[in-house]
Amino acid sequence: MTAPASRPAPPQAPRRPRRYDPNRSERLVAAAIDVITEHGVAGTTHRAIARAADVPLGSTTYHFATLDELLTAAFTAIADQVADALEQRMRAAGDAEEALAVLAEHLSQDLLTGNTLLLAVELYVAATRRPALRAVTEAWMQRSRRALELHFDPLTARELDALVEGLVLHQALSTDPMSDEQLLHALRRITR
Amino acid sequence: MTAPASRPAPPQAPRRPRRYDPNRSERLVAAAIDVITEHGVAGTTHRAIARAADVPLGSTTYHFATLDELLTAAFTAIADQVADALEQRMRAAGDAEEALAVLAEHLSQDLLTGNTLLLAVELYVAATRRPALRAVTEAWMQRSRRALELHFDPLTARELDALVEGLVLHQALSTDPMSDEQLLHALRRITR
Amino acid sequence: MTAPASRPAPPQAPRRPRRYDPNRSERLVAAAIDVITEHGVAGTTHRAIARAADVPLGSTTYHFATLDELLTAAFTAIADQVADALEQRMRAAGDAEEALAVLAEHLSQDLLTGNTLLLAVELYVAATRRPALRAVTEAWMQRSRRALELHFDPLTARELDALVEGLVLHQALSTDPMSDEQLLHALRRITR
Amino acid sequence: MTAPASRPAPPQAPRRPRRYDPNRSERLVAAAIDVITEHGVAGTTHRAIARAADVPLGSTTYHFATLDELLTAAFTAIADQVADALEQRMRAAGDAEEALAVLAEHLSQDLLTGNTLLLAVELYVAATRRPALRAVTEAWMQRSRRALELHFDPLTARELDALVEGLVLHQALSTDPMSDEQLLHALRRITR
DNA sequence: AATGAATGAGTATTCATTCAT
DNA sequence: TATGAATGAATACTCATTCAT
Repeated sequence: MTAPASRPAPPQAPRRPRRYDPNRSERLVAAAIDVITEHGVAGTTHRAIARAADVPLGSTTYHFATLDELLTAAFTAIADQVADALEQRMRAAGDAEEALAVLAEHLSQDLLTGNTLLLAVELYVAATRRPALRAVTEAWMQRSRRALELHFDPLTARELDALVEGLVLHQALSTDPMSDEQLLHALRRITR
Repeated sequence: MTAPASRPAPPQAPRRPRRYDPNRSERLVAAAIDVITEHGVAGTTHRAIARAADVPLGSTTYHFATLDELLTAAFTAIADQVADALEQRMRAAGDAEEALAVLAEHLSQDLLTGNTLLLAVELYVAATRRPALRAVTEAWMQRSRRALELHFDPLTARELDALVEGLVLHQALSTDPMSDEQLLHALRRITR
Repeated sequence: MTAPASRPAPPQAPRRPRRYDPNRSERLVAAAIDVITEHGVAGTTHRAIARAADVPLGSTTYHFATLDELLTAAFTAIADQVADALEQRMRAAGDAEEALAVLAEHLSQDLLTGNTLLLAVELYVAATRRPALRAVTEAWMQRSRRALELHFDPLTARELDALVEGLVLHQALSTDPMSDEQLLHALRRITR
Repeated sequence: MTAPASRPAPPQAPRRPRRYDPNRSERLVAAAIDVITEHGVAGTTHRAIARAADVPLGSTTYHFATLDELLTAAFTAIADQVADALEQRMRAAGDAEEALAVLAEHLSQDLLTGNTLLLAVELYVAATRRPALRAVTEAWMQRSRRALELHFDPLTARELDALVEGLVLHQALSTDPMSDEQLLHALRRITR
């Protein structure tokens, strides 16, 4: 009886005659990463991913049977990418001193730049409740430690890794983050 | 003849003739903490909290206008409690060396025991998207740092704090966590 | 780019300011029975029931946590109703001969009239996969048999019951159904 | 660097290099029967059938334009098989008395053994809403009646048929089913 | 002051069917 | 001739929040 005041324009998408689209899976993974970055794992839904990838909703579940599967694929991609970067840097370092400098670079370039660190924290929490993601974090940790062990003894490698984690987390949350020098200083300290 | 003979259980819990119930707010906050612990922030709903507190659903929104408000109250309670503990320990320490030992204790007793650390990580992530929670984490960090500065210079305090964070996170996720001695070793190292 | 040719009128319901509505549960059960009758269990969805009861979708799951619960309530209501009718008839019969006549009446009036028989068959099939419904059919059978045993020995009661079942099913599916006399004839035969 | 290292399992089954496969239609029908048996008509989907037949999804709609067509083929196969069996038995019987014994055999061997009876009930219900299936049930009934009329007058044949139906249904649902002797007893009774 | 009922928006997932290759 | 990919509609269910009593 009370007529609706204003009817919003229908969200009729601009006709998408798309049909053939190879590597749509990859696009979906990329879109998932974007969505996690912007809305967190909690805000990552099939719908949001489909919108970000500009594909119909049904497409997401066609390529990845469950949302968990898609999240796992996304975080695996991220972890692999970061672990690759660290390995490469470590292999390029000549000695322990250089390794430290290179690690600081990794921290500020690979982890603190972009949204990697944010994604890492999201992964940590998500992994708490999801075994599949748990495996991803463990593999990532392993690779990081191995890379550090190219230049440090296992004990130091482990401590370094933990410190890096903490520094990253603090930077993520702090209102006045540390400078690169401060970061390096912290790393140097823990290695004697 | 028409009336269904047996009706299914009512959606709400049986008969709850409760009426007068002071400090129901406190009970709700406690229940919220339990729920966050068990299901994560993502799984924390009015319904789950009401069930955990054994109060009617309507009661949750009566005492806390919104879910965010309830979450904030819960995390504030946790942060205050942990910060209190650290302050007390730090005040009890005679010198820097003792302070380190006491910090290791804080780590293993206050943070790694129980679910505090798990809750802390949940808070970190939740804070990323919720300004209200962001304020909680910042206040917590401030208090931690101040407490550490009772025995360490600001720079060291900061690094220590970050290391603690990282160690806590690693312990949370690692399949083979560090011993108390290893933790202390790491802390000692960073303070020279 | 290709503008949608015709936009159908939005299905904007005529503003339902309904709020207070006691015995909505009962209305939902009744609506469920209607929907099962018209579309079968397979076509019975929350949406269809909500539409039939003229209540919002969310209301169905508020009153009955799952669709199974609602189906169970619906079939229980039907079974109770039919069993009540048979019991009443049997109690009113003076001797076995009268009981047979009365049973024929039950068959043609209570079971074949309306959609009861259709509903019964739906129940049978649904019960195959749903334990909760299985209990409903068993209780119904028990009551029917007890009612028949007021006038017949257990063996005959059982055979009568089976015959009734078969007759009902055949009537449901046959293009040229039996007359009332034919039905009575069949019943009489099996009791000697 | 951007490509995800490991992709999840593809939605379709592994690598199926099948190509030439005569009588795939038959395999599909057989698979459909299996699926109906296990999950009911309601749970019978293209996907489930494709999985059961170990053929690609597209194959199901290639050989049978629609799911209804596939269901019809499946139920026709079953009905034909059971009707064949009854006809053969009836033709082998010398007189009415033998025919009854043979009918009891049909009941316990052809209908109650295996899943035939379950399938029959599924068919009954499905037929209520699907004209195509309705035709299948009618043809089946006709053939049964004709077979019985080899030894009984039309009226008796009809009543026998109904009783068989009812007995089958009861056996299907009862927790304590009748013995073969009880079944025969019931059949004998209705034929005087 | 308290709460059971109500509701609209949103969630993951399933699926019949279509179609490009 | 076959089939993997694609898609739009539908499904059961959840939930924050509102509100009448």
